[in-house]
Amino acid sequence: MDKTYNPSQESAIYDQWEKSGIFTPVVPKNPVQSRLDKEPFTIILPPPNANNPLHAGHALYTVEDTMVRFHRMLGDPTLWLPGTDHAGIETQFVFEKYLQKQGKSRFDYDRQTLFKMIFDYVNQNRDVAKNQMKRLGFSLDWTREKFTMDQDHIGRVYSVFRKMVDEGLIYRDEKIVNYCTFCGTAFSNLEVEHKTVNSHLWYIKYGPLTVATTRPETMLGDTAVAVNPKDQRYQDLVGKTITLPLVNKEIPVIAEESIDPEFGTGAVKVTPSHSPEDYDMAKKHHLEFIRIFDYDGKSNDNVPKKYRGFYPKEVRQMLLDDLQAQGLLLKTEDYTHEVGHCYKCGRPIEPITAPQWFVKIKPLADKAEEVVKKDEILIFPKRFKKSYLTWMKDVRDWPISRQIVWGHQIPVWYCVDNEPTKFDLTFIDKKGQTVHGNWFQICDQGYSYDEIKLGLQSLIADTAAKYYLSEEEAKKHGSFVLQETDTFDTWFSSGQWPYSTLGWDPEGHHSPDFEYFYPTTVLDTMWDILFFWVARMIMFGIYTTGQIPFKVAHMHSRVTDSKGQKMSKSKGNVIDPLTMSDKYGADALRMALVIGVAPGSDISLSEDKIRAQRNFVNKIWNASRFVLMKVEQLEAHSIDIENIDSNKYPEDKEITTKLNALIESTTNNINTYRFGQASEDLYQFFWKSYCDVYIEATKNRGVDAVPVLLHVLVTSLKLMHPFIPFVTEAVYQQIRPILKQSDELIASSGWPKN
RNA sequence: GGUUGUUUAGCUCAGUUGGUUAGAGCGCAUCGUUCACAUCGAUGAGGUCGGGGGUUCGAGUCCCUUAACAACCACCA
Repeated sequence: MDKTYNPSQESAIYDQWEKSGIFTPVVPKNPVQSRLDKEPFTIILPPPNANNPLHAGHALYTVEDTMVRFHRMLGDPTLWLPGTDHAGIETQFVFEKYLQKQGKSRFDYDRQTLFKMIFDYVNQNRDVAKNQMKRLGFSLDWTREKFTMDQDHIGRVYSVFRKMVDEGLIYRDEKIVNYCTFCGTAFSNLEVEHKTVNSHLWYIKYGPLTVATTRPETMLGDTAVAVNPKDQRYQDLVGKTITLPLVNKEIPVIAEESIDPEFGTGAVKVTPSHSPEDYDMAKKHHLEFIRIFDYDGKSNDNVPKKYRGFYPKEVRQMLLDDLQAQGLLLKTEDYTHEVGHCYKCGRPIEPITAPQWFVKIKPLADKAEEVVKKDEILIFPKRFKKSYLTWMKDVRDWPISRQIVWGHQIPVWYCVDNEPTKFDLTFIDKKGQTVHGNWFQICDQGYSYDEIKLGLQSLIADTAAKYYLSEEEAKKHGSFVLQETDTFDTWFSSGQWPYSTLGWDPEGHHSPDFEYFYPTTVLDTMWDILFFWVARMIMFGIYTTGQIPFKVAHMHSRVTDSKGQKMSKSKGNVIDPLTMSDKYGADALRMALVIGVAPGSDISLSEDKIRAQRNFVNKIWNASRFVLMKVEQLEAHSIDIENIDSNKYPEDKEITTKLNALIESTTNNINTYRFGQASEDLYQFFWKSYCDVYIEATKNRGVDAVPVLLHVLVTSLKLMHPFIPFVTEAVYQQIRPILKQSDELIASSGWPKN
């Protein structure tokens, strides 16, 4: 044996494991009955995004690997299923940056071409991530690897969509959505970041009254002014109309309870198409909706000519100038408030009415709330249970359509010729020109259906447009059929991941894998996607399969740098897991990520910490080297460590007593997700109790110390294996030949018992 | 605006059901190279466990209050 542990042998060890097939569980002939007899331990890997190599956060899959290896050693049938997520908007955003470097943009390509380009790009990355996971020792069953872009997954997502449409759980409506004009897509509330902005409150004279607003640019779309019904000042005006300045249009004054008389002037301008509150008000009072900003962010034909074709910021200034000139701008106050920004590009979100697909969330949320409330699904650490329940309680309908190409195209087809004015089409023609208009306008220019279909970029259908859930069905009703160009929110797809990866079948012909492994046991992920992903999986799981998708949702925390700061490229404080593995070994990195970390708290990682764990790994190596040296002094060919006498010497008794306590505490700690405590105890036991005290104590004894030395070593190797699989395996293979009874790999050997 | 979390040695953090002189890693000081390991060993310095109050025979651990920091949620002009 070398004088120090050499981590370069780790890849070879991984290959050995993979070839042995221990990562691949065998599904019994009668999965349903077998599951009742003995439930398997199953984890579906939270699929990493396909757009980037792994970062330190992914290295935390270590926690899952630890659980999986532990259960495998316990003898449980164990499955850890890998996969990758296409990560819709995330990936498209990364790809667009890449396009930008080449002087291109998404507008230069038709839908199909762009999709194909992203697909190729993503495929290059997928193998990188896979090899990285192997490098870190993750005992995943690669024979079952999945990708969210697999046809069978898409097929399942489509079938669930159709079922939800049929049952009225999905609807199409033109509502206020969070729209990013730069990214060109709508977002859910969760994807909006609220930032504090120093702005102004402008007081503008609206005929006989004055309104106070933070968004003067929307006044061109005002269709009412609202006041509190109890407000004495305005009682005479309620029910009457006033003239909207600059536009010179009559708009009503309405009474609305939610208006705070204390704020501003107590009179609020109402812009139903560009403000969520105003939208609700308008629905209630049957006001007119006038959308003045288009999806490209510019003002449209609904505003007076001089204001057309500008961005909100520009319109704002023009209006303020004009109001000032006419003496209608009475006052400007400093005002600080929260404004929604796009979580991807950081630009302000424009609330815009747009036709989108929505999930009616309440029926799903009610059940998802109940299972957690009743602890049928255990959320760990407990504090996340509370935030989950709070969120579930007043969750709003979920907009699931995204105006991007990278994702699952919504399986809905329109007959564009039947309702020619209801579709807003954009496509690139044969000459490479971008053409825009409705069906009539485009046909007038002489374009054919085939040319439009081939070059199609986007199709925006009126909410009243008739749609069909399959292409065949649509073709029965019209000859010019086009598919919806919106794609699903990624979480609509990944929310169905647990049952989809296991082979759930819409017709009920489920795969043996599904029957045996579903519901899964543990879902481990970072708390930042508790609502995005965990909550959606619970809702979908219950809705589609009638069962919860997993029994435990274990939330881990984020990896920070040595100062507790979030890692980011711009800060330059990222620690690359692969660089660290090459330098110090994967075991050292894994140990550094779990040791002494309290459940759910941030994990501060530093190279110093990894180096310290490398030293620990080396300590194991060298202690083993010492024991083997002692063994060589023996004449015996093999040693029986199953039946040892530890009562002869006090130090033997002491170490075996401690070892037995360690077996118990380690088992308990892993079972209760206290990995930080478990690894800490193992570290202390091995280095202090075993090496510094016990080994030293045996040095003045002869070979009669060997059986206990060996017994404690082998047992602690097994206990440490889930955390640091490589060194324990490497050492075990050195020791194995002299053991009387042994498994071929430590990875397949039994968990120690007292 | 609402909610949650954090505050323990110079640094990063453990400390589950309250119980003897409060722990680890790194860093620091002194010493030690005879054959497991200098990626090592021995010894040591260093903490009024954010502040205040309370419960208790006993509190870092439970309760109240306060301060600082962090994060999450949020359609008020």
